[in-house]
Amino acid sequence: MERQTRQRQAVLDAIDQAGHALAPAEILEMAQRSVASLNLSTIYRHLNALQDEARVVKVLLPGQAAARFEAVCHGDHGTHGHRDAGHGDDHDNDHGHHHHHFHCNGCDRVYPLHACPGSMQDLVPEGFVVQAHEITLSGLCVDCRRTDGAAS
Amino acid sequence: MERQTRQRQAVLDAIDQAGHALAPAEILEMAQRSVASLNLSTIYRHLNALQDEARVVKVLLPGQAAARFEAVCHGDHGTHGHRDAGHGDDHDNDHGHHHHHFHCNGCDRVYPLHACPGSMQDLVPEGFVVQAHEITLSGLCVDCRRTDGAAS
DNA sequence: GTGGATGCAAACTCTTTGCACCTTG
DNA sequence: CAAGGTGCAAAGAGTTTGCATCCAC
Repeated sequence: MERQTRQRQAVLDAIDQAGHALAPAEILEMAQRSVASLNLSTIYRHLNALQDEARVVKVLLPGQAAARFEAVCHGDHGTHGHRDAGHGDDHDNDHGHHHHHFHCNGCDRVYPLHACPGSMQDLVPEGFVVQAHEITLSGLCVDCRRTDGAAS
Repeated sequence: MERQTRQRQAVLDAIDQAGHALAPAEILEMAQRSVASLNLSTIYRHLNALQDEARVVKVLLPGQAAARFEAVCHGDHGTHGHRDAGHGDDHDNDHGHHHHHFHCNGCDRVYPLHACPGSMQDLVPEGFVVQAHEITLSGLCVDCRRTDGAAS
C-alpha cells in the first residue's frame, strides 16, 4: 500500500475530515463520493496499512464488536513522560499521543478525550504489572444532552 | 430459560467455578464434561438469559472482538452511592457491584478489579454528561510476571 | 401431555484472503 | 512494462435464529 491511488486518498480524506472515529462502513460511504467503485475490502486493506504507518488508530469500544478508526493526531501535548500508554494492539508505535474516548449514547459518536488520569497501578493486586490502560466513558455529548436529555 | 435443565446447570457451574471471565467456547468445553451433547447455541441462549437475570455479566475488552462472561458477585462492598456504574450494555441492572478488569497479556486471563477511581466527569469537555465508565488495564499478572517477565 | 429447551444448520455481521484484472510509476 | 493495488467473491470467526425434536414439569 505505498502507491498514491485515488482510493487511498479517498480513505485518508474521509478519516481526516471526520474529526472523530469512523466505522469502515462509514468510511466506505464517504469515500465512495470520490471513487464510486470503492470496495470495503480495499478500505480494510488501507486501514491496516495506515495503522502500520501510524497514521490511524483502531478504536475498540467495550460492548461493540465492530472497530472504528480515527486519524492519529501528531500534535504534542506536552506529556511524554508516562510509559503507560497503548491500546493493547499489536502496533505499538506510540506516535500520536495517548488519549481515551467518550462514546455518546445519543448520536453514537466517539469523541477523543485529551485528558488522562495517569497510571492506574494502584488498582491492581500486588505483583501485577500494568502496561497499558484503556478508559472509555459514555453518556451524552453536548448536542445530545439537549435533544435526548429533555433538559428544557 | 426458566427450567432447570442439565445444560443450564452445566453452564452455570462452568462460570461459577471458573472465577474469571470465560469465552463462550471455553464454557462449552467445560460444560461438555457434564453434558457431552451441549451445543454452542445453547450456551449463547443461556448466557443471554443469565444476563437478563443479572447472574452473569458480559465482559468486552477493547481490542478483542469476542465477548467473555463472568459470574455476577452479589457481595456488598459498601459502595452503593455512585450513580456512575454500568457497562454500557442494555441490561442496566446494577446488581453485582461495579468493577473493572485486568487483562493479562501473558495468560490472556481477565481478572476482576474491585477498586474504582470513581466518576471521571472531569475528563470530558464541558456540557458532556458521563453516565458510565469502563476501565480496562492490561499487563502481566503475578504468575506471568515470573514466567514472561524474565525476572530471575 | 404441553410448552419451553435443545441441537443442528442456516443466516448474519464484521473482517480477511485468493485471484484475475487494472493502474501507477 | 512490472510491481503493486483493486474489485469481487468466497472464506472465516463470533453470534443469532428457525425449526423439528426432546424433555422437564
